[in-house]
Amino acid sequence: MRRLRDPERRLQDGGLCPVALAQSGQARRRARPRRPGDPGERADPRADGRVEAQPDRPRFPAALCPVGRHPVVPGRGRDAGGRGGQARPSARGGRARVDHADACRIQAAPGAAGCEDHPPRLWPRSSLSDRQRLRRPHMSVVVRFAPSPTGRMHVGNARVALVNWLFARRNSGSFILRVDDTDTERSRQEYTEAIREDLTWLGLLWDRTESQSARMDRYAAAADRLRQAGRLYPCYETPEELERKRKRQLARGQPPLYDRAALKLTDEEKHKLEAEGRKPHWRFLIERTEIVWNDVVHGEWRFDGAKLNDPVLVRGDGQPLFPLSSAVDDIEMGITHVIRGEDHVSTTAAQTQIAPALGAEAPTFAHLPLMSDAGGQGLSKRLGSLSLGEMRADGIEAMAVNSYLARLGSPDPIVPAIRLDELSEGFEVSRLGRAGPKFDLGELRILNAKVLALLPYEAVSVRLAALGMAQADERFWLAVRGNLEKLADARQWHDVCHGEVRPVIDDPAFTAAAAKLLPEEPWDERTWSGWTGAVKAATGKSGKGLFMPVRLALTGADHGPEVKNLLPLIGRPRALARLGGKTA
RNA sequence: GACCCUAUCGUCUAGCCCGGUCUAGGACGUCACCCUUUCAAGGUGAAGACACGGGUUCGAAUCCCGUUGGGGUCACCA
Repeated sequence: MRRLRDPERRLQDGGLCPVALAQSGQARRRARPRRPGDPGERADPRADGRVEAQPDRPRFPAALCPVGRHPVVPGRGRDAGGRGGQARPSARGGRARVDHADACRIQAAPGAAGCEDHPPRLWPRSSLSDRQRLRRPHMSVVVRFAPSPTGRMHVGNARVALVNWLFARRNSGSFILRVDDTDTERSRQEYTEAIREDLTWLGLLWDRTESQSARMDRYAAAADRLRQAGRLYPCYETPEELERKRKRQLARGQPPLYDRAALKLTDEEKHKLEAEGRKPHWRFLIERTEIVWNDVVHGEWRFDGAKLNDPVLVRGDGQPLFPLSSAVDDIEMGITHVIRGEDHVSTTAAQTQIAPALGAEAPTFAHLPLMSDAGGQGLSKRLGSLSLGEMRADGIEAMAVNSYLARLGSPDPIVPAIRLDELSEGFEVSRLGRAGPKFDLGELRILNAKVLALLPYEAVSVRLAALGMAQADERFWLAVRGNLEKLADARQWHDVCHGEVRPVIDDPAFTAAAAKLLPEEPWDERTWSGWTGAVKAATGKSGKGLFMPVRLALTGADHGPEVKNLLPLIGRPRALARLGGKTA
């Protein structure tokens, strides 16, 4: 399966952003998206449209501002005023995205606090958060995650789904799960199920689900409209012929663009070809002008329409293709923000023309940079351990994945969260960087342990029981959760408390002495200090010399949860036996 | 091959637009020390980066030129 592309593999977020301009070659020049206010933006009508302002603070535009570097105010700033910014191109990395401004540095840099220090620099900052910008009266946010059921989800897809979900949640919008199953040859029901299962596991529940295979008539109708508008033309080349043309172009060092030979066909020629049994496939006539849109994560993105291939929208067998179905659905489902992977930019370029050709405005786009694995390899090339299914089987908590993915690539620190709302709370698509981050499983595992340490008993009781830990009650969980890498690791401690353990004893005389001093039950957390205090007085041992032998005898291990908490769970009979060297 | 995107500590990044306040800041991880009657947690501290080469400049992470690395796209896939 190839990557699942999420449907679009990446998402976009919405931001409202503005249109930007493009950058050209070097990235550096790219300005980040500017926010709407920038003069430049206006270039794209689309953008303006979307952004609406609120009554009081009308223009986003102004608001958007660029961000600059300015220290931010302590909190995030949203100051109100926006200032109109000018577009400020950012520099190389372009980091200047607008948004940023707002949030700017949460992790405030030390000095930063200082805004005060630098009073003079009032850099314009954008004052509105993504969400605030979105608060337009008539447009509520609608996003979608559109995977094609041709494989299992991996972390790259999960990131796109999560970003869309968080964006919707943060803006009180809705999140649609749209199964991109127009490719009947590769789509499989089992993958649709697997995707639902993975999303459910992550907790990314959808407000609505749609299936493209059920909307074929809509795509056919849209194709008719495009034909009538003269934007969709029939082509009769066979795949082999096209392949030959491409090879020839490549050999000459030319870009492999379709030559539009079909446009020159006369009606007779077409009839003749059809008489031979050829079925035409249909291409969208791209207008060869400059295409510009303001990408929420990227800033202005420019694309030379002359370098865009006329995309095939309908196959010879009548099946609609992704660029069409996706554009139609985004329009008809009222998608306001398309948040997808950067591997979709060329599709976006085409869609910015398809939507208008269909009489609609294109949504706001946000293209997330593609993640790579720890070695820097593209994720699409090797799933394996980075598939959600495997992670789950490996004991990774869904919230560990969410916590990691929600902050990766942003300047905000990655901290363990046990609820999705903790993540949506300050989430801004525009804070995501434009460079592709590496997904490090090692970091995930560390986060996983931290998430486990925060989970309340209710969150794991059923799973503990399913794992065979019948006597794992709340007291047990609270005692051990801080010492687990994976939930299943609790089993070792469950055995210590309720099962059998082979004690490790180096100094029988010492443990025997300690056993004699073991108090009568009932026991609680205080039992430990009272008992060890007595042992210390009687044997003269203290510190590690006192503690470690007892721990080894009682648990059979030299590390683990505090014995203070384990002791009451172990109980006197077992403790006595183990101190005496007996497996119990 | 063409085109596009991207490039700061091991990792995620701040800074870059408006050159000096950067002996480059934070977080995670790592190491050390402290604390704790173990481990962990916590506290303190340390090590750790401007991809490379030119240029401009009194001064460049920041500007210019070039190179290199990584990723992506060039399907009757999505």
